[in-house]
Amino acid sequence: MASQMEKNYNPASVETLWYERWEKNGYFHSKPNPDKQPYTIVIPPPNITGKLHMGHALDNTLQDTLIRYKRMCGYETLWLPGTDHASIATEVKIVEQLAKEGILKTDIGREAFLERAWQWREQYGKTIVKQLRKLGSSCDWERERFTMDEGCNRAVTKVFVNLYNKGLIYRGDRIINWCPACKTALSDAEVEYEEQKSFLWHIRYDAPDKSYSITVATTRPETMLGDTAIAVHPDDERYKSLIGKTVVIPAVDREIPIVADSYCEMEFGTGAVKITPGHDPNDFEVGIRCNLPVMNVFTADGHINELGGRYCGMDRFECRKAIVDDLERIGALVRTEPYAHNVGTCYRCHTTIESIVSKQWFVSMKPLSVPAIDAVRSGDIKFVPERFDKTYFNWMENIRDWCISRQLWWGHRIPAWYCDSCGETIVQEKAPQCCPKCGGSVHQDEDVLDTWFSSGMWPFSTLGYPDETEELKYYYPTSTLVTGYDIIFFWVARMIVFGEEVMHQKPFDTVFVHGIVRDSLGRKMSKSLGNGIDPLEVIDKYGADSLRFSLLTGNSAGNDMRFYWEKVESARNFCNKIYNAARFVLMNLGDGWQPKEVNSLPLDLSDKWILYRLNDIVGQATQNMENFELGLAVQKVYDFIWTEFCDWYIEMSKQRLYGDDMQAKETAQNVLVYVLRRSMQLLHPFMPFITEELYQRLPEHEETIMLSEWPKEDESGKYAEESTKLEAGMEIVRSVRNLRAEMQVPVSQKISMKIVANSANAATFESILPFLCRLAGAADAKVCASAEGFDKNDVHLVCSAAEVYIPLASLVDIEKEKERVNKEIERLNGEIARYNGKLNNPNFVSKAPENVVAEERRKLSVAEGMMEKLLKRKEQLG
RNA sequence: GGGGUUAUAGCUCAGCUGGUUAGAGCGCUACGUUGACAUCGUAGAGGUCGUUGGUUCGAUUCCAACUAAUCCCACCA
Repeated sequence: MASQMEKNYNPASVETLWYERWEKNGYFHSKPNPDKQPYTIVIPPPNITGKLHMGHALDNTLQDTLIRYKRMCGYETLWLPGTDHASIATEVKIVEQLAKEGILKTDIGREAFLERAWQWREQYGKTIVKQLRKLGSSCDWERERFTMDEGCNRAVTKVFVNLYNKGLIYRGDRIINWCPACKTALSDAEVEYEEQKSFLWHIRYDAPDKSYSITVATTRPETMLGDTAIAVHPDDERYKSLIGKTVVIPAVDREIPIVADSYCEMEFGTGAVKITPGHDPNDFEVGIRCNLPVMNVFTADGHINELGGRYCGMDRFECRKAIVDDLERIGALVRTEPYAHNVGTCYRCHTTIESIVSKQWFVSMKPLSVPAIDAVRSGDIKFVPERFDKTYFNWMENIRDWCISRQLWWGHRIPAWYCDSCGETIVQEKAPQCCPKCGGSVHQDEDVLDTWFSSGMWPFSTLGYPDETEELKYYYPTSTLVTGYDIIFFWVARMIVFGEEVMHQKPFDTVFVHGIVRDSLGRKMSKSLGNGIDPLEVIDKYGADSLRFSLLTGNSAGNDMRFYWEKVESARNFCNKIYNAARFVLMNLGDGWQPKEVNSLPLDLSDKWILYRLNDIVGQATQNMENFELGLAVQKVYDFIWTEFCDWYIEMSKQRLYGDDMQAKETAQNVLVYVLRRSMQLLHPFMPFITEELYQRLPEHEETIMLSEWPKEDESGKYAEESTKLEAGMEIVRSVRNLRAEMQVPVSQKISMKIVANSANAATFESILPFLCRLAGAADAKVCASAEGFDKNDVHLVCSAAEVYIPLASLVDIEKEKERVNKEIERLNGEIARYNGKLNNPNFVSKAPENVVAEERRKLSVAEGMMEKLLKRKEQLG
């Protein structure tokens, strides 16, 4: 086996082999199993752009790690993938592509457009699935369903109709966010604000007869075309006399009234504000209160419409410039001051959004939010880390109605029909033949639903709702939702709302929230910055295991992390370390080697120690996994494998492996194999490929490591005492190595050691003498009961359980040795003083828990014992 | 304006319910190819755990204030 192994680990071939084999063998498929408990994860879908990015990689790594862990713990696990939720982006992408082909979206019509869209969906869906497989994803893509599939479509339609019948969905004229590039309405959550530098223009509106005037400040002069009033504060003495009078909009020449409304702040700007109910949410409210007409002056793509008079046809920003020029020319522009303000942009295409009044569909969120808030408040649904519930409450409690209609073609059609003759609105699941009121012909609403409306239903729509399927009964509510904090509002909140409303049950137990992967400078990865790192490139260079490891380790839940190539490289080094450790174990087994039950063998101290340590790590890692502390779990396993298993146990085992004692050799072989197998299992959720590969090479393995059992704590805990004894030996090794480095004694120069210990410890050291020699670079060593008769020029090391004499007189400068001893005394003095400080404090002794006090006493006595010996040594040296 | 997060070694970050000699990776220094591994080993240097108070026998850890970064939400034209 081992002879076929290359010197270094090559992830590329191993990973390809395994993701293909896993898929072929159908290991990912799962179905309801009454003998097992379900563990279900809802995941975001592959992206239609066909580009795997770091966000996906992180999401998927965390999800896959949890799934693999749970699966090894005996759960029936299910991934619940949804469809492409980036519907606006999707449509924009398709439109872009069509434009490249010289086709306008409208040219080909809705049917042909959707057909093309599905081709894309298919093509890129497959691409991305392949990419996720490379990453190690064990998602069961066979059962992938899209929300636009018939099944999910039914769920969405049914929920819509039910909510409509309950009065929780309504249609009306409201001011909404409009993206002129996507040409669709957007919800509040889909608007992102960014600060832009602009100007505050002060503009004078004159009376029709020029007998008085009023000056307002605005950042958006182009909306003057839609002004229907000027507002002042009712208590503002400056303007009191003007209320009720009219002024003329400069450059537009339309007469509008001056109204009073307390929305207007006296202190800001000139204390007067122009009111454009058609293009500003606040002005819209003022308009309702003051009964003002609403004027929409923009076209769908952000140009000025026919109401804009001579500005008609201009782009909105072009128009702004033109109007400012005109105002300046006619002397209406009083002042221009630089001004920075927040501008709303489309979260998908970052075009500046426009507020317009338009007839759209809305969901009344207030009543729906109540049970959704309750679900989290009562602890029914838990956020990990907990702090995100604050974000959630904050948003939920201030929620406003949700605009769900989108003027797109890609998405679920709204199940509403209008009568062509009487205008009746019909909302139902099946298309009506004719108007039930007048029998006239009907047409369906042209709009589609916000993609988050349907995405919010994944936890049940993908399981077969509204049918009461086996799957729905078994897997709902799902277990864990893993996602980035950036979509808590978009997705998580909506899933909770719909879960409670539709299923009368939470959609999942836990929301495991992670941060964003940033570049090494801490910037968000973005296309415009060009700082994005392609996970596939990382995989090609270092392997998926390395990428996964570097995404999992060294950061805590919910915090952003930075991407460093160095980090991936060190993960790759770890892979190589494991690989070589396995290679070492395998090459020392010999042909036809058969494993034996480890506990039936005559274990020595080092065996008991490593078993004890392994057992400890199993307990800790399991606890960490249960608490979603994946980074801590993997860190502990990493440390165990590298430090304790490789650096210490393997080194210690060499003595027996290369020796003549066949019994001892066999024991060492078995313990090596046992610990290595357990280590691979512990590591498997985090690094699936290399662990599967090495596990498969070990004698006695199951078909796949991913279906093997997660290690459990066993009776190895009883080796605590032996473990402590061995660690005393390790302390000796470390001291000697330290000394060698300090005294610059090369490894090639063998030394001889005399270990002085009391009778209890002497037996221990006697039994591990061979490996003490090996690791400390000693040619010979012996254990003695007392220091009588030693050369006073020997170097003298003081450890907690022993003293070590090393004859190095010819090499070592006495002055240097004195210096070393003094340094050691100084260090111990500090320690002793600290312990005494605590123990002499009566409050500490009386109030601190007993075990803490006892531990301090123990440490003090160890330090004092060492000090005594050191002082004697110092005296010797003179 | 409201809410959150972060501040620990040169860099990037861990540190779970208060008691550790405060850790890791990378980087740095010295030595080293000893029969798994130089994608390695051994040893080492480097931190008054942002500042100031408080609670406590004891605070990097809990509380408050402050300072500095950063994010989210709401936004006055």
